[in-house]
Amino acid sequence: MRMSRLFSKTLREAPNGADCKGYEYLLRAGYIDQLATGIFSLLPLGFRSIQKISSIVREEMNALGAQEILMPVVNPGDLWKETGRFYSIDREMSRFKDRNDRDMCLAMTHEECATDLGRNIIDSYKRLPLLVYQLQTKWRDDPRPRAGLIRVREFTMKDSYSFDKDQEGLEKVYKAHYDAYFRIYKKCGLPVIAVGSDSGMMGGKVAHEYMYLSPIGEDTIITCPSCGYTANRQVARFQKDYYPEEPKAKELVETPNTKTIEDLVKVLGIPARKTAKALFMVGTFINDETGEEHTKLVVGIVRGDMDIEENKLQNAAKANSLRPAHEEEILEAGIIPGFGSPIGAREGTIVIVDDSVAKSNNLVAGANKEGFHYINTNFGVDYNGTVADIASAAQDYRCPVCGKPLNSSKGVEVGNIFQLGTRYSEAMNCYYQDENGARKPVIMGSYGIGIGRLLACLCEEYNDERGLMLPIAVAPYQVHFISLIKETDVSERIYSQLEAAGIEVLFDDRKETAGVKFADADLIGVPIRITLGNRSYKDGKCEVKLRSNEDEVMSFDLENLVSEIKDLIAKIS
RNA sequence: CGGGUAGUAGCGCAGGGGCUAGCGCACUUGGUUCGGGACCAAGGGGUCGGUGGUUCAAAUCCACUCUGCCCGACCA
Repeated sequence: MRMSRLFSKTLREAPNGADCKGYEYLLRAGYIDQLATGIFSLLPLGFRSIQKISSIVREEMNALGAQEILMPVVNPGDLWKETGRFYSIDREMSRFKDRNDRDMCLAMTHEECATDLGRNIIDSYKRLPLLVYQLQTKWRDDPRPRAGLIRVREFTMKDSYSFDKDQEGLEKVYKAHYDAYFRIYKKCGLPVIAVGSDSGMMGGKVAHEYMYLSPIGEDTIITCPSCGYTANRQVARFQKDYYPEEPKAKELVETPNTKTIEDLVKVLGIPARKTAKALFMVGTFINDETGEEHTKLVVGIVRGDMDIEENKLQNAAKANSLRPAHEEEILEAGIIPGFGSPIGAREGTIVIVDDSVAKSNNLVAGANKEGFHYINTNFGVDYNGTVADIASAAQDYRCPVCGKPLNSSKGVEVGNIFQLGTRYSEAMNCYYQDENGARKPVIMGSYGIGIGRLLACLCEEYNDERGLMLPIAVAPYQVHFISLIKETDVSERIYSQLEAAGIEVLFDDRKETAGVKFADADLIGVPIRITLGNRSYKDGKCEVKLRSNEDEVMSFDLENLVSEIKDLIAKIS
């Protein structure tokens, strides 16, 4: 490709709003162009990188025996009503009516569609297992897109769906994906870790996420450096310490101006672990069958030395969503904010108590009276509720497996795998007949990789102060050929030779100064740079550099340039 | 959806009731340069996000609205 013809241009300055390096360079180098919030065009350079990533993904999926298909973006609402997700998914899924006033939606994932295909095709155990995948556009109307391609509304996702006759088969294909995903990221050059995760709206039990650890990440990952335990903080467990004592009767004490645990600790002269911390949320509960929804106040109680993990609280409350309660909503339930507790709260309030509180005695809790707390409150005596683990794991907490201190870091989710089980097959009547003629639900799994997000992470990982430096496996071109000599016939000939040899070459044929060409080459970050200038041309040579190591300049004979470049490509691939 | 912030040329920005709306980069033409973002000269490009209002006069003041970005809520 000739730079003079390339459908993009480089920018000297970063467009306003490009807050992280990778995103800034993707824009400045002309890989992508933003159309609206969370909606981007892929320009030729970006599209080529995406194609390279896609073919790596296809290679690995095909190796698993997965068959590529393409499912529709537009789905009938009725299909999604079968699983209840037409109603339970919030405005993140866009819905509309067709001309006949039928409910339609833009599929943000394809479990429903895949299950529908499954039930049409699978009749007998003899057909199982089956595995399909697609690379397809997803529209998810995220309330807060950010950081360029990291979090967008429209994106390409590789999603695969497995159909098995039993759990054993599911576990096998799940493990196959688990390993294949690591190979995919390795081939692309992205360091990732797999962590145990929440299954969220997908349902199902076992799930893993692939995380690229980076400060720009939005997820918090808990890892144990000693034994290797890893989990998303949303589900991460940890060992809690207990301090058993004999339960006493509760007692009202005056505690003016103590709205926080910190204040209480100061005024009463007790450790934070002797207090109960309450978080007030409003949960939305949706009936999957009818779509009717109602809200309830959800009170989470955790011991004062810990924090509440809202995702765990939402799961324990079985709510579709949670948001912080307004002051009026708290008051309505008979609770005084700042001095609040479930003691004396109105019927119908959902109380979720962390096991740390359930197993501790004589905690200080709000008295639901301005300026007063109770000391010596006890779960089961003074109030009741559902006991669950709703505490948030944090740095230096103890590993649930080995007890050593945990680490907390930020990460970007670049892939996920779910064991769905029979959640979809039962809801959608996707059954097969087994060897004995018994009718059984197909066991399913689903597996996703965000292609554009993967590119965005690679650009975060591979850049320097001058621009991108993507690995050759995912770079848009293998070679950037800069000609600085006047003899255009010579550079044209070299360009044709490289192209003819099947080398992917970006040829800077523009009438620009050397500085401009070098700066643009650095920005675009093609791995191998050939410079043909007067310095070496007179000796029949050209200079070759790697973008990743600009200090080392190699000198290649023009005579056998093609074969030398081929060797170099092979060496760094 | 809440809080913040911004919208003036392709990009980055200045101007803040008054006369022809400016600067840098980018772009066009001519010339000189020619190995790390060259120089000189001459040019082209704007309904100042939109609508309504105040005023003799609005890019500038007011109201509403749209859009982008950041933080939160939310989310794979």
